[in-house]
Amino acid sequence: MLPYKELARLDKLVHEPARLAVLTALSACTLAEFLFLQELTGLTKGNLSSHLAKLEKGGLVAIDKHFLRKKIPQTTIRITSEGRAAVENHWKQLDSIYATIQQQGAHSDKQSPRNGS
Amino acid sequence: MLPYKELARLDKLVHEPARLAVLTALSACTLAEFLFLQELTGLTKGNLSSHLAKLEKGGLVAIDKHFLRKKIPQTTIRITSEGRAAVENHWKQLDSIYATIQQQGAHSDKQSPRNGS
DNA sequence: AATAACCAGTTTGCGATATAGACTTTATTT
DNA sequence: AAATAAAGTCTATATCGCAAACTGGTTATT
Repeated sequence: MLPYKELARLDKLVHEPARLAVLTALSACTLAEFLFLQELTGLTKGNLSSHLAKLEKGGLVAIDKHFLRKKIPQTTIRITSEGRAAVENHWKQLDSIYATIQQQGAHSDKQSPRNGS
Repeated sequence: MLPYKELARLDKLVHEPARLAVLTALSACTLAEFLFLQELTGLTKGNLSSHLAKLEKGGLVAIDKHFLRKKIPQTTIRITSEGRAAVENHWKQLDSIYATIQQQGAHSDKQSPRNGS
């Protein structure tokens, strides 16, 4: 498949910047607390919460809530094996496409991007 | 800046898959016709048209229309120097972030993604 | 005790977005 | 003449990303 077609078809659940940041951060650790993830990514609480819900719905993360104190929640998030595969595959796809387009070089003909395959 | 924070702040005008495909394709050639771009990316005409409008508005592409026949347009698209810089920089950012997270390795501690700087 | 401030996270409303089918006007084919 | 196709834009729709408002609690202050 043409790299451009492949690009246009990237999985948006993973590709969206905020979620790509979350998944990438989570793939670098075993477990993360909500506040820690918020700090790592710079997202607002509302934003992070929405994105985590989307990722959980997509099966890419698992969310646990427990209560260390009476009723104060503490939410921890893990990436699932499906999520880990998805984000690693995503980065590999991007890397592969980038390598392909770099082989084409800067000089190019009118309306004729070369395929570096 | 933490790579995750940088990820979450990626420029969405460029990062959106359809537009990343368009800009990347255009950076590999001097000029492209609308239909050719449509073929390269696999987008529908309506979709491609909307994305091109957005890119033009953002100054990343220039669109020319001429009429080979009476009133049937023939649209050609060029990437601007600003657009070329934007998409190249975008790919470099992704590549750099990817290299950074790869240095962290697969093994990681609970809630402690290491920074590979 | 009453009140205020803070906490961790969710919910909500809003403006923006991506998408493809409908549309326009002309050319080509039957 | 009628039917179909062309090149691209316009439009309606569903979904999205976002942060402020909210919730149900705890802690701090008066």
